[in-house]
Formats: sequence, structure tokens, C-alpha cells
Amino acid sequence: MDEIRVRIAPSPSGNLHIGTARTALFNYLFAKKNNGKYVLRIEDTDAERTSQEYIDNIFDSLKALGLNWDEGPDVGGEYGPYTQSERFDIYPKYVQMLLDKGFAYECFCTPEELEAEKELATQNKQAYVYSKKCENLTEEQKAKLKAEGRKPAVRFSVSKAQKAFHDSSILHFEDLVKGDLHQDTDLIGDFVILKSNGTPTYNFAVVIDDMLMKISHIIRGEDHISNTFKQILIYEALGAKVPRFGHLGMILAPDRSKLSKRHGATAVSEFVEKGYLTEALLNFVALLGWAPSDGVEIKSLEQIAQDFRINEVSSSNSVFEYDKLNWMNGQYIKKMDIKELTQKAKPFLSCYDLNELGEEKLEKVIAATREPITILSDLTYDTAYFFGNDVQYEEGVKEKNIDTNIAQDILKYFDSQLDSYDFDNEEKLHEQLADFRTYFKEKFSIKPKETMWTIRAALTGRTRGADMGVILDVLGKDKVKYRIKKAII
RNA sequence: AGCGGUAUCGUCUAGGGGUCAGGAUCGCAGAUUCUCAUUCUGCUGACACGGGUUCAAAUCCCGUUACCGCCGCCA
Repeated sequence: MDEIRVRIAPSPSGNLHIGTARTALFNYLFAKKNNGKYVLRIEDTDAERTSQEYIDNIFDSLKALGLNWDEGPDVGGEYGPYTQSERFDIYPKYVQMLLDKGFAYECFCTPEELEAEKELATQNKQAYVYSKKCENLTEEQKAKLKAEGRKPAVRFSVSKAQKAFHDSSILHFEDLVKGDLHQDTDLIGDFVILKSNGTPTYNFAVVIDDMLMKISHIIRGEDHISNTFKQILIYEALGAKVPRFGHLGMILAPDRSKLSKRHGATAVSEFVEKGYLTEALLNFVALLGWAPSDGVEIKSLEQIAQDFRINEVSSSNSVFEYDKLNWMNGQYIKKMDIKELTQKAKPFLSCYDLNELGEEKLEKVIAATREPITILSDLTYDTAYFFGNDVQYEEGVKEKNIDTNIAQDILKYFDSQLDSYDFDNEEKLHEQLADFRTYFKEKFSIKPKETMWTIRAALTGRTRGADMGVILDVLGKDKVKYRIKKAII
């Protein structure tokens, strides 16, 4: 059997889209599972929409996700170049081949003429199919048109290719995820393969590239199904081996439309900026259309690769909802190595002076605040009280937990005890805090919870937050005293 | 309009002629810890509709509907 080779071919007209990331993931998984090669090709034929910034973003995002490629523009490989714009000189040869074999012809139609044909079709409520009026132009006619300065495009003759290789006009192929797919080729118009400006169209360039790069399996979104029939015909006309195809359902926004900017983040990098971990993002997106055989949903890339079967991928669309992504991101945040997490958290703490705490204390802060959060950006607010001298009271907290008589008693007593607290020993602090709580419970029947709320409110301005022992420890005696005194009326 | 695809809890999904239709997430309720968080336990919640085939249909077939995609000298 030939080597399994798959590819991901993003077009750099934007940052790496989450949908493209999922397609990349499934290709990667398929390659890993089958000991194949996974190649990256940049499809930048449309120079106007392409930019280096997007190319960099695609590279960075893919790498951040851990979807490293075996061959690609940067790492090279046997079948390069892997950037389509550097391959322009190889397409004309194949266009000529099709021209010679009679599977393609020059078309001199102007945009206006084409537009008129389409207009007519819509008026008659018919599907538009190119009229083929240039298919049988004589050499003289062509020469005349060229003399007039008309630059021809090259069209593929669908019917000729179809008749040469198939008995019926219905073309079938066995899709890796959707099973038998078919299309009446009479309904496919003769499509352009080479534009009049000399550049190949997408449908032609992909076939040539995939053929030359020996791609064996093409896994992509189902928006490409109709292209597949055209591409199969080109492979056949070229005398090339037709690869296997697999079409994935699309990722939809909650309103069932295509996921776009108005729904929020769409690019992997935007999710990262919002505070999502690439590991969680990848895991989440894997679950859109695929389910683990053991029911365990949180899995590493390698674990997923072991369990992955392309024919088990769902063939329907899936809706992208944040609920589960948030939960999953939270799970990853809880489990991540604390040093690594601290590094990833830093961009979200740029509004604070991190030197105030130092690396060791910062790690303590992150460890103490990571539990309840779902995205890293939650840390911005949740760690606020560890920085600066003064405290920002949340609404109602001062009135409810500081300014009452009991609260004042608690604070005064706490203040008087503070000198005996061992601020260099977190474990000791916990015990002392526990004793303090018990004291108020036994003596005044104040719930431990409420005692702590008061202390917490004075120290953090909130009734919710990190472990109190950690707060005392990180803040240190001076700051704790300062904040407590400030709260006492 | 045409062509192609898809249809199981709100969402992601498992299953597939005989199941109490399973899990996850969300929501709700309880429990736990100093914390309206976390964690744990429990609960609510689905086979799009209509016809067949069959002893038996969510599962197979046909139709309808809905949704998605494609109909570019974009990729």
C-alpha cells in the first residue's frame, strides 16, 4: 500500500480559523493513527487577500495547538515548494497537457457575456451552466480574437472527461465519512482552470499540488463536496491516481449560521487572547464530530490519536457553544503545571506590578485562584486584591460585612491577635485562623462562615476568593494590618 | 429554483429492528470546605413529522419539513 499522506491547505486571507484548526486536527489524527505524513501547504494564489501577518498567524496557531507538520514551507520536504505562489511555473505544463488531450479549451468570453448567461438562467429559473460556446472555436476564430487583444481563460471540458472515463453521467465516489456521494456531471458547467491572467484557479491548483505532493487522503470541510467531483475529473483527465476524500460537517454558530466575527472569536489566536488554553481548545474541537470510545472526554492529542477512526466521525454539522468549552478550559486550568500556568497567566496580569510579589508568591496566587475560573482572563479580577495597598470594596460588602457592630468586633479582635500570627508559616496561619473562627462560634455563636466573611471583606473587599491562609501569607503582616485597621471605624 | 448533504436531551454526542434510549455540558436541587466558587450526589430533559415493511421501527424504505453546503476567471 502507498504511503498515507494528508495535508492541510489554509489560505492566508485571515488568522487561523477554529474550523480550519479542526480540519487540521482531523488530518493530523488520521496521519498519526495510520503512520502517515501530515503536510502543510499555504494556498496564497489570491495575492490581494494574502498577507505575511496571516501566514505567521497560521504557523503560530498550528504550532501552539501542537499540530506540527512533517513537511511544509518552513521545514521543507521532498515535494516542495509548499507555498502555492512559488509554484506558479509548474501549472502551465499541466494545463497544456489537458489542452493537448482535448480535455480543456480556451474561452474568450468576457465577464459581461458570462454575466448575461447567468442573468438569463436566473430569469428562466434554471441552474446556470456555462454555454460552452467557446468549446468548438476554430483556429482562425481564436487567432482573430487574440488579435483583438482578448486574453483567453482555459476551461475544463466536463462532458469529455466524463465520457472518457465513465459510462453514466452520474459520478460517484466513496467518501471516508459520508459514504457514497454522487452528482450528475451534466449539471457541472465547464469550469475555468486557468484564469486569463495566467494564474490557476483553486480547483486546478489543488489537484496539481495534491497530485505532485502524493496526497493520498484529502480530509476537509463539506463545503468542498461539489468541488470534489470537478477535481476527480481533473485527476482522471491527467491520468493520475484519484485520492480518497473525507468531508467533515461544518462548525456552526449557535444561531446555526456560519461562525463569524459577529459571534465573537473565530480565530485560534483570538481564543488564546481571551484566555483559552490551546490544549482545551483542541480537545473541545475534537469532540465536535468525534466521540472517544471509552467515554472519557478529556484527552491529550496523543490519546485522541490512538482512539481516532475517520469513519467514526459524525457527518453532520455541529454547533459551537461556549458552555462546554468553558468547562473544559477550567478543567485544563485546574490540572496544568503551576509554573506553566503562571507564565500563561501573566499577559492577563499586565495591569499589575508583578514585582510587588515576586515569582514565588505569584505562583501561590495563581495556585490559590485557579480553582473556580474558566478562562485565564478571569484572573485579572480574581487576583486584584493581592496587588496594591488598598482594597476596592464590591457593592454592598462594606455595609454588610464591615460596618456592622459584630463585624467591627471581629475586626478589632482580629487586629489585636495579629501580632501573635506566624506569617512565615502558611500551615500555622490556617490553624490560627481556625482557632479564631472557633472562638467566635463558641463565644458568640457567630457562624464560622460569617467571621471569615468579615476578615475576607476587610482584606479583599469581597466575600469570595482565595483561601484565607494563602491571602494572609501572600499579603504579609504589614499589609494585613494596614487593611484591617483601615476597615475599623 | 436546481443539485448535494444532515436530522437522538438547549448544546456536543453514544447506540441502532426488542435498551428504563447511555454519557458529557448547561440548568435545577441537595451535601461539603472559611467563600453565592470548586468538588461530590441527585433531578429535569431527546429519537423532526407522515406513511410503509415487520410480531416488533428511534433504528430499514418512501415522502414531507427544517437546517447546512454548492452553484465565481474566491479559496
